[in-house]
Amino acid sequence: MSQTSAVPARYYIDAVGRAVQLLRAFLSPPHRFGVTELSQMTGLTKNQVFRLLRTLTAEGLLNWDPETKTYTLSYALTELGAVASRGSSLVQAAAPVLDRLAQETGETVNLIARADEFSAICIDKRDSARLLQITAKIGARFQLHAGAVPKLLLAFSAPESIERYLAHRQPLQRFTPHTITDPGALRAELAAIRERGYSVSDEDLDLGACAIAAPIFDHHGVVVAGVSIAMPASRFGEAERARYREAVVTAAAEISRRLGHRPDTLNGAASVTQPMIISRVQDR
Amino acid sequence: MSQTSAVPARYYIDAVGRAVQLLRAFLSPPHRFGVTELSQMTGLTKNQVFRLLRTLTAEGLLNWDPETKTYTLSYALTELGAVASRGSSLVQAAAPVLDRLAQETGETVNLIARADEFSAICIDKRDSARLLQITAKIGARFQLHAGAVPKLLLAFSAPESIERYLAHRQPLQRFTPHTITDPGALRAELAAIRERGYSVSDEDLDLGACAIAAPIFDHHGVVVAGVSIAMPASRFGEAERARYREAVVTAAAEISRRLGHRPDTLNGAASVTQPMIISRVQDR
DNA sequence: TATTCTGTTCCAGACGATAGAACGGAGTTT
DNA sequence: AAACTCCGTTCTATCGTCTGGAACAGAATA
Repeated sequence: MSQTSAVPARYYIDAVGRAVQLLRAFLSPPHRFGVTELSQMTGLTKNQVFRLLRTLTAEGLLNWDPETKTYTLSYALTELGAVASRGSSLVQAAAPVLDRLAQETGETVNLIARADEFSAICIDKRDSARLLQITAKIGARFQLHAGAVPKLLLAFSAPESIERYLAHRQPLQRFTPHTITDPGALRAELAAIRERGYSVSDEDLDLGACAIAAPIFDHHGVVVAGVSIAMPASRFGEAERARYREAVVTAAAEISRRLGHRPDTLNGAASVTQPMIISRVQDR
Repeated sequence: MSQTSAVPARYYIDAVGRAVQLLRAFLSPPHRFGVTELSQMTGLTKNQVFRLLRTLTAEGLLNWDPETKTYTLSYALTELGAVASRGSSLVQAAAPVLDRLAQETGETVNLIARADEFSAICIDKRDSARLLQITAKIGARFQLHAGAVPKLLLAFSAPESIERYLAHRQPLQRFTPHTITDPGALRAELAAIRERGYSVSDEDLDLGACAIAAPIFDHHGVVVAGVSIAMPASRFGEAERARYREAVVTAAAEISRRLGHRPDTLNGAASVTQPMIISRVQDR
């Protein structure tokens, strides 16, 4: 019963794959499960789940609550997750730029990276100090057809990748009445984003939330992430739009530069390359 | 070649244990390694490492850089780590209290939880807005004999647990000239902390950094975490000490209450219980 | 008391993982 | 240029670990 791994071949250790599958199960609320429940969620044998849970608990990745006989993810994963972000040169390169951007604008600033072919993850942020604010969560995962950075990341993907996305997400989930759910309309929006060089979210992911984002290029010229300034719709007028557009584009360029990006051509067309993804296909 | 798992029994899946072991290897700098290097670090066969890496990469927990032929932790772990913290009732219960505490004091506020028998992990924080500030990192792991919250957590452990800690960490690492490295002196300090009900770090973990912390009890009356207010030594005079002591104790009590703690006796002595830890023993 | 969920234990046999050596390519040294 | 050394990768026969299914026990429900 070998896993249907997309890229890899015969060097795949089933037991380990199942362990990761089990860990992923904890991503869905209420993030706290018992043996049978996990068995049903994952399709694994109750026995298998039991032994996997025992093993992962012994290794410190899971907590076990003997009262409710349930398991939860442990803080050891918080540690691993922190290293995963912090170890990334992206977060390091972006930190001072994010600081400055947050201070200058007074709004929430997010750094969101491509996670795999079909999603992106927020890997750093600076929260606005204002009372009414948009606050993203580090570690939050996004689909790519709504939200300023997600659309941006999709826009700068290879055409085939975009089509694969459309095929995979079909039908495109509607988050708000403003979400673009028509493939044709989305393609047009993506083209416009490439043209402009920045991306705007006008309550298409969450009602009342707006954002403006610009692309971050790595030293290959591949778009690996985006910075965004996010704010309530009430503060996103024409004036802010113009001001923040410039600020966010400048900030993204600065981060790109720190990553070793050297824009040889002013046109970013050469950068529209397929980001290297070898992760197994996974939803959400 | 079964793993020497402390508590568990025969329901241990070796391959999974090795996978976790491999993940943990990435915690040490530079957080980026090749096959042979990891093989040496973990003592696993080069072949084993190779297949584990392939599997974990296929599952999306690792990134592979084909240029340098090295692997790093992926953002999927950031996601898992975020859920591990956020899903915790502790972080949820503490959030508004941390907000208020940070706002009232203007200093950095940390929430640090016991991770296993020998260490604690920072699971949430609010950074001070001041220019000169102490800033902890979510996911950072601490030993228990230095720092306000760490000492606090150790102080409220069962006596046997304290002795196990002393035996395990021997000799106690000296972080600064103010670090308590003598076991007897540490026992005295811990007794004083229990007596006072709060804990102080006077540059014993990092020169120039001071903090004051109070214990958080869960609904069993077990100390599972601590809140601290951290600031530069230059801002930690007698006046602040008195003011923050009250603030942090009140905040911790409030969080405890939200966790279902009902202090039947005013004396916390009944709370000095062994926290339930079944994780495998691991250093750092 | 009977029922139906749990989580846990047991076991024999299949088949997947293991170790170790060999391969080929890149980078260094002679 | 040739020899050397390191790396990641591939291969294979053998062994032993993990697997699945069914049975057990305890708690909660009816």
